Amino acid sequence: MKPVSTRVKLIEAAGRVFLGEGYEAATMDLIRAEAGVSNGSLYHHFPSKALLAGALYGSILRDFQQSMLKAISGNANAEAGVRGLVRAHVRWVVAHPDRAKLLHRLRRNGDLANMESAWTNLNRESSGILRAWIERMVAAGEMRRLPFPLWMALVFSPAMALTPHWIGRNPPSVPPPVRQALEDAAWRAVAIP
Amino acid sequence: MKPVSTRVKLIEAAGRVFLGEGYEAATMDLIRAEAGVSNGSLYHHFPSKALLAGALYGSILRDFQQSMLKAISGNANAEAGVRGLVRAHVRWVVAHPDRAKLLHRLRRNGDLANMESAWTNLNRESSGILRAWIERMVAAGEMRRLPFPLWMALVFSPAMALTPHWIGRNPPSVPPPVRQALEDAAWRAVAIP
Amino acid sequence: MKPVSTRVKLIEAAGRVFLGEGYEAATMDLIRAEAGVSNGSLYHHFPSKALLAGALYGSILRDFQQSMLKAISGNANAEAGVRGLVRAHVRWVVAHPDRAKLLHRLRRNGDLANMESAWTNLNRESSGILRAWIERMVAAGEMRRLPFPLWMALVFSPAMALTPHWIGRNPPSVPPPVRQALEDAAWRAVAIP
Amino acid sequence: MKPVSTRVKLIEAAGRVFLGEGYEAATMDLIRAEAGVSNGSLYHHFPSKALLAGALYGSILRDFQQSMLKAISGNANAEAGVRGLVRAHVRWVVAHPDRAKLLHRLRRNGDLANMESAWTNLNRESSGILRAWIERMVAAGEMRRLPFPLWMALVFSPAMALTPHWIGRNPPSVPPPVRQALEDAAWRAVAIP
DNA sequence: GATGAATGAGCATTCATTCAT
DNA sequence: CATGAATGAATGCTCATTCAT
Repeated sequence: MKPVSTRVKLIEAAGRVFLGEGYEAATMDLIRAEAGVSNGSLYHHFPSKALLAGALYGSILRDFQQSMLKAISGNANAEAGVRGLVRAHVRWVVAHPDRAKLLHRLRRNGDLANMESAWTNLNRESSGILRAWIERMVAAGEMRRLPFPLWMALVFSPAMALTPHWIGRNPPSVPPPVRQALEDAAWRAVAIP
Repeated sequence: MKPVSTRVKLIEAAGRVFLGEGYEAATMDLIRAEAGVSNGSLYHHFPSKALLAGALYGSILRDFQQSMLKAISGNANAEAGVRGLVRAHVRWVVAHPDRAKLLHRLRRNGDLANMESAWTNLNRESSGILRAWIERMVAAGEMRRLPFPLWMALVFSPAMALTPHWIGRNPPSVPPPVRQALEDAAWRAVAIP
Repeated sequence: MKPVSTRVKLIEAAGRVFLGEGYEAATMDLIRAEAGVSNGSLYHHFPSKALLAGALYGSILRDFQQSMLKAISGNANAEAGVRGLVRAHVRWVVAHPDRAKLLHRLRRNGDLANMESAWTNLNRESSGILRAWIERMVAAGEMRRLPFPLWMALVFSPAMALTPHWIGRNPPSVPPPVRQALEDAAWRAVAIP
Repeated sequence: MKPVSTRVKLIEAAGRVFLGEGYEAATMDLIRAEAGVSNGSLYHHFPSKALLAGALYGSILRDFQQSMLKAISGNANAEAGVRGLVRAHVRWVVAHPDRAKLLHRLRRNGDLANMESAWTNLNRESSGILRAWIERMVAAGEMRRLPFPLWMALVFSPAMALTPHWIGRNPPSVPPPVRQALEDAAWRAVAIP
């Protein structure tokens, strides 16, 4: 029955406010009020808005990336891995629409981009694992050799582009045929022709 | 040799400033100064920042969409059409990196989203033409029947996702193999299996 | 079937806008739009906001004062005159609630106060007639001799203070007993004790 | 010797500036400078101009109403009460010409009118006490039964209407015969005929 | 760790008015 | 008489951040 720490209250409040208002329109005071915390406390825990957004972004990103990586852990098969990644993406988005939206919202944010912090390394580490897996599959002759950014764009971007559609539904959902088409397209795009 | 209208000066100045500073950081006064125009004139022509951004966005969007639609005009062949669309997209981005960046920047902007204006209809009309072309190809048995948003995501989103990469180069460029891979992936994704 | 002159359109539009928004909040542009007139025309006819307000105020004041003075024209009797003035006041307010409101609104207005114009003289002339009538009644021994401002306050201010109440009703009206009480009070206040 | 709180400094400065410039012309920056306070502090204490004006108005109104109510506290006699109210009104105005002017100035202010705040209740409570006293006098057969707004208008409005005259003098003063006439008129207006 | 008063640079927007055509 | 583009000073208010207690 331990009390929710101020830090956590703030991160959660930030999530709600960023979600409802967008990054720029979300003022520190709005977040402060939503968290029910004093101004001094807010700045004691997060000395700047960027740091607060970074903490929020990092916590969501960690969750997302773990779901992704699970899809390829211990998978010897390229096709199953690629399809698994797409499926994991779709499922995570539908299961956590708010977090998915936040990830989108906060992604292209100047403040965040210039910050050296935990999640930068997080990203690097996570994509390192993915790169290694791809390299293994390519070496095994199961996938085409493609530049990494191109590989990512081919596999993930269609699903990412549709995310707002899915989230807009109530409840959020993805029609099975759509998911199937996305999996097929992803696999065909990176499979040996 | 007629003088450039104040309105045009403002739209062009807005483009330069939005590009250099981003939407939020681009103050009306910066734009005003860049255009060499008085504050009153600025607000005489564009009563709000959103309206100015909307006018700029609309003018770029019109240009972009015309380039896209040219790729399918008079094309009886589905594969050539799809590949042409991807190629047109890639080329337009490389030819107009600034406009491409602006399109990205301004796209998801709350202020714009709530605005009823010319470019809303513009978008509708343009996508109407595309939809009709797709329908024709599907009816002719040359393409799979897919929900329109899914079709768009499969064909365009990988190229869109890579746009920042290409624009970052100096000069902006797309390696031919990458373009080829994008075309192939797009066509395979919507072709009859 | 002569067309309504721009000047008149502007005065009427100003009345509507001042009524709806108040003097300060009524912008020249709002009035211009309400009148369906160009900015240039507006300033051609009324070179300043104060002048426009003054013209409006003057036209209403003239109407009001004529109604008041009718009540004492040719009246030899002090009591009938005083009661008539109160009754005329009440009736005019109920008959022209909008004008009554405007008279209230525009009365205490710095811009107007500092303006030498037609209605200043109008006011002087009108109150001159009233003063003369009072003097006659006093000389005839039918009324107490009181300072003019005090006389005015005793006779008119209660009715003026209640004006907003009456105007607030739909339709505007004054209960007969209330009017009676106002008449009685006015007369008792200035009658020889 | 505790330091004057910023809040109080602001209210007092607002009083001086509203007095000198009028509500509309009194800019927040003028008030800020007069109080010797930072812009941030000003808006920390009063998030809007209307709120600041409301606080000022409330503090003056409280003072005024207490003076009024003292005039009828413990008074068994209707005539003495009514005369006392008029006298108290006159005296308060002469004793506090600045506050009286502010009360007039701020009274009919759209911004204030729409505000739910302390002084709304203040007004309600204070007039409640007055209503109860009137009711007692009426029940005792010492005063006519009149609608409350009419009673207020008959008793107070002549004095209120003359307030600007008195304040305009240097020093502010009310000739005794005038005060006497106002008392007489007020009492006659509400006395049993 | 917590509190809330204090800071001050900055911003979008308003508006009466002028002027060239 | 009419038009509408041009002007620029002014204003209320925001907001991330600091600091004394």
